[in-house]
Amino acid sequence: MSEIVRKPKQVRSIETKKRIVEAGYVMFAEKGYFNTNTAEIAKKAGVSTGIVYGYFHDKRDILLDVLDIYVAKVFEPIFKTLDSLQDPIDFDKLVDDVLNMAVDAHKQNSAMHEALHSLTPVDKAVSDRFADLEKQMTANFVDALKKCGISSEGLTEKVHLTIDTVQSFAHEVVFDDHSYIDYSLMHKYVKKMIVDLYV
Amino acid sequence: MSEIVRKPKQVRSIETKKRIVEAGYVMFAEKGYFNTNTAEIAKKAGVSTGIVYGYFHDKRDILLDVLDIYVAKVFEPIFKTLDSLQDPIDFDKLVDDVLNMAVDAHKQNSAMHEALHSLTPVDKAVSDRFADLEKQMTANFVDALKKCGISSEGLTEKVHLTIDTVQSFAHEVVFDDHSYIDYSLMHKYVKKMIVDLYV
Amino acid sequence: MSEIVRKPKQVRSIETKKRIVEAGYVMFAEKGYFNTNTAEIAKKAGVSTGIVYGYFHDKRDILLDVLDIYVAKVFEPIFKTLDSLQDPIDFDKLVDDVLNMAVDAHKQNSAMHEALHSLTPVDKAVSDRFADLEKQMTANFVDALKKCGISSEGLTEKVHLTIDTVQSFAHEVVFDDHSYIDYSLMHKYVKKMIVDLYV
Amino acid sequence: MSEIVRKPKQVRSIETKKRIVEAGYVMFAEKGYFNTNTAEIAKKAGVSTGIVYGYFHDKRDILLDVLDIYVAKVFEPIFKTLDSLQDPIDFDKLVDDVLNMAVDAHKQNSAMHEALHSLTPVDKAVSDRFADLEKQMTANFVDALKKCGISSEGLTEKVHLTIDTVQSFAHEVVFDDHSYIDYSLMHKYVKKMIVDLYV
DNA sequence: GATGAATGAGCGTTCATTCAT
DNA sequence: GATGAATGAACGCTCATTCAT
Repeated sequence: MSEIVRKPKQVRSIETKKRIVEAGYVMFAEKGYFNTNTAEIAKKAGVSTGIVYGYFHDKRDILLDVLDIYVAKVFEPIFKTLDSLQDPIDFDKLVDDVLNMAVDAHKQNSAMHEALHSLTPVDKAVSDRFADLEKQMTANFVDALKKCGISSEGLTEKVHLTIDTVQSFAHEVVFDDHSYIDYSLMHKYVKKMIVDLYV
Repeated sequence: MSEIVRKPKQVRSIETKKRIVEAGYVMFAEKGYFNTNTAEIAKKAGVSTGIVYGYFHDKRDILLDVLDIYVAKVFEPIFKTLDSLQDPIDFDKLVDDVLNMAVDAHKQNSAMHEALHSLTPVDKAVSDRFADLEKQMTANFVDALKKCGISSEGLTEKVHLTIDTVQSFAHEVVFDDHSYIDYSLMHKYVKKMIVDLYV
Repeated sequence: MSEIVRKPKQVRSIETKKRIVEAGYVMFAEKGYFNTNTAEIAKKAGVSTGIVYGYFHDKRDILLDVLDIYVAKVFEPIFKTLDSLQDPIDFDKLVDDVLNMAVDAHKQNSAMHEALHSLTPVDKAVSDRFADLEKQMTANFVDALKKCGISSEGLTEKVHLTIDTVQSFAHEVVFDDHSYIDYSLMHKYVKKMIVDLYV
Repeated sequence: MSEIVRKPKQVRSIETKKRIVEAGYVMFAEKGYFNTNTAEIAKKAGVSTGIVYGYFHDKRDILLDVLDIYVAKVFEPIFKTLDSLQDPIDFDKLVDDVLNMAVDAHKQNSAMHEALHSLTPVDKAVSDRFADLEKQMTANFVDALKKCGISSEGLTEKVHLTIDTVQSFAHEVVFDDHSYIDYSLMHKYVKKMIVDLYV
C-alpha cells in the first residue's frame, strides 16, 4: 500500500525511468495503450516488471510521461521556428515550413499520436494536456505575429484556425494517404487558404 | 471455434441483433471500446451474454456494426444535402449548411466519434472504413458540383480539403471548446476559406 | 467493473456457491486466510478461478460466508441444548454437557476458529459478527435460565463470564494441550467454578 | 540464499536491530503481520530495506523478535509481582492486582496481542512460544504459592486455570467491551471464582 | 434460438528478498 | 555495514468466449 514513487535523482535512476518511458512510447505507438501490458514495457526497457512501479504509480502514469516526450518531439521544432521569426515575415515560406514540419512530425510520431488521442475521450488529464498545448501554441503564434507588426481583427481565431488546418492536413497526408489525391496540389491549396486568411 | 455467425433473416432476430448493436453504440460512446465489456452490452440490450456470440464473431465484430450506425447518423444528412443540390448553387449557404450539419453531427455523436477513432491505429478494418467514407464523400461531392456545372482544376483535392476542414472545425467546436475563441467569428473565417477555394 | 454478484437461485448455482464456501472453509482452516489464494479455493471446489467472482465480490467476501458455516457448526448444538432446557435444571449435568460440547466443537473446528480470529483485529465485519454471537448466546442463556426460575443479581454478567470461561477452557484443551496438565482434573475445577457462580 | 545473519555485538548494531524490531512491533500492531511490508518497517525504523536482511533471516524472523518485546511488556510486571510475594498472602488483593495488571497489559498491547495470535495457527514457532510462556508462568506461580505455604491437590491445574481465566477476562474487557455488561460487577465475580478455587 | 454459468488466460500490481555500489 | 534500486514470482481479479441445458 506504499504510496511512494521514486523521484529519481541519481543518474542511474534517471536513466532507468527514461528507458521505461521510452519503451512505453514505442509500445503504445505500436499497439495502442490498451493492447500493451506492463510486462511488455518492462521487457522492452530491459527491466523487471516490479521496478516499473518504483517509478510510476500505475500504467496510466507512464502514459502521462509518454505524453510529455511526444509533445516535446512534435511541438518543439515548431515553437523554435516561431521564436526565431523576424520582421519582415516571408509568409509564404513560413506557411510552407510549418506545413512541412507538421507533416514530418506526424510521420515520425503518427502511431503515438493516435494512441494518445485514443485516450482523449476517456482520460481527462490527457485531453487537458492537449487542450493546453493548443492554447499555448496559439498564444505563441499570436505573439510572434504581433512582434512582426501583424495584427488584425480576430487574430487569435485566425491563428487557431491555422493550427487546426495545418494539423488536419498533416493528419490527412500521413494517415489517410488516399491514392486518388495529389498531395502536392493539396499542399498548394492549403498554403493559399492560410495565407489568404491574413491578407 | 465455430465460424458460424447467424445471418438473421427472421424479423425477431434482426431486431435482436439491432438491439445489441445499439447497446454497443451507447456503451462504447460512454466508456470507450476497451472499457466496455460484452456483459454490459448484453445487459443493456436485454439479452443473455451468450447470444451475443450468436450474432457476432467477437467483440470487435460488434464495433464494426456500430461503425455503420455511426456513419449513417453522421453522414446521411450531408449526403442528402448533396443529392438535392441544384444549379445554381448558393455557395455561401451550402457551406454554412454543411458546417452546421457537421457541428450538429459531432455534437450528437462526439463520444462515439472518439471511441471509434481510438481504434483506428489498432484496427485496420476500422481505419479502412473511415478512409472509404472520405473517398465516397469526396466522390459524391465532386459529382454534385460537376452536375451544377462547376469544375475546376484540382477539384478532387479541393473537395477533399473542404471535407477535412469542415471536420476539423466541427471537432474544434465540439471537443476543444476553447474559452478564448469566438466561435462565430471562426465560423466566418472557415466559410470564407472554403468559398475562396472555389472562386 | 460489474458490480454483479450472482444470487444463485437454481439448484446448480446454489451447489456451486456452497462448494466454494466449503473449499474456503477447508483452506482457510488449513493455511490461514492470508496464506490461501483464490486459485487454491477454486481448485479445491473443483471450479474455475473466474466463477468464484461470480458468487463473491472478493476474497474477503468468501471469508464472511465461511464465518457463517463456522458459526452454524460450532454454536448450533449449544443453542439447541439451551432451547431444550427444562425445569428443574440439573446444573451439574448442564455444565458438563456444555463443556464437552464446547471442547468437541473446538476440536472439529479449531483451525478455522483461529483463522477467523486472526482476522478479528483487521476486519470489522468479522469482529462484529463474533461480538454479536456472544451477545446472542448470552441473551439465549439468560432467557433459558429465567424460564427455569433462576434469576439472580448480575445474571447477565454471570452468564457472559460462564461463556468466556467455557470457551477459554475449550481453547486450552484443544490448542495448548500442555503435557503437564491433567485435563480431567481441570475440567472438574472449571465445572465447580461455574456451578458455584450461580449458587 | 545467505545463511548469515549478523549477531550484532557493537552497540551501534544492537541499537539498529532494536529499532527494527520496535518498528515491526508498531506496524504489526497497527496493521497486522500480513498487511505490513518490510519496506514500511525499514522506513519506520529509519533504515534501508536491505539492511533489515542483515539482521533478520526473513520477515517472520522479525515477528519472532517482536514476540519477545511483547512478552516482556506484558508478562514482566506479573512475574515481578509473583517474585515479591511474601507470606502471608493477601489472596483477595493479589487476585485484584493480577486482574488489573492483566487488563492494563492487554490495553497497552491489545493490537499486538491479536496480531501475534493471528499467526498462531500458521506458525509453530509462535504458538510454541506462547505455550512455553504459559508453562513458565504456571511454574512461577506454583513456586510462589508453595513458597508461601500454599499447596493443595491439583495446584498446577488450578494455577493454570487461573491464568486462563485472567487472560480471558482481560481479553473480554479490552476487546469485546460489550455495552450490556457491567464490568466492575464481572470483575467481582471473576475474583470470587478464582479465590474460591484455592479455598 | 436463448440462457447464464463456467472457463482460464491474462492483466495490473505488490512485496519479500537480493545485489551492485 | 549500509543503501535503495532491482528482481520476479505470486496474487486478486477481469472478461472474451464457450457450452450444458
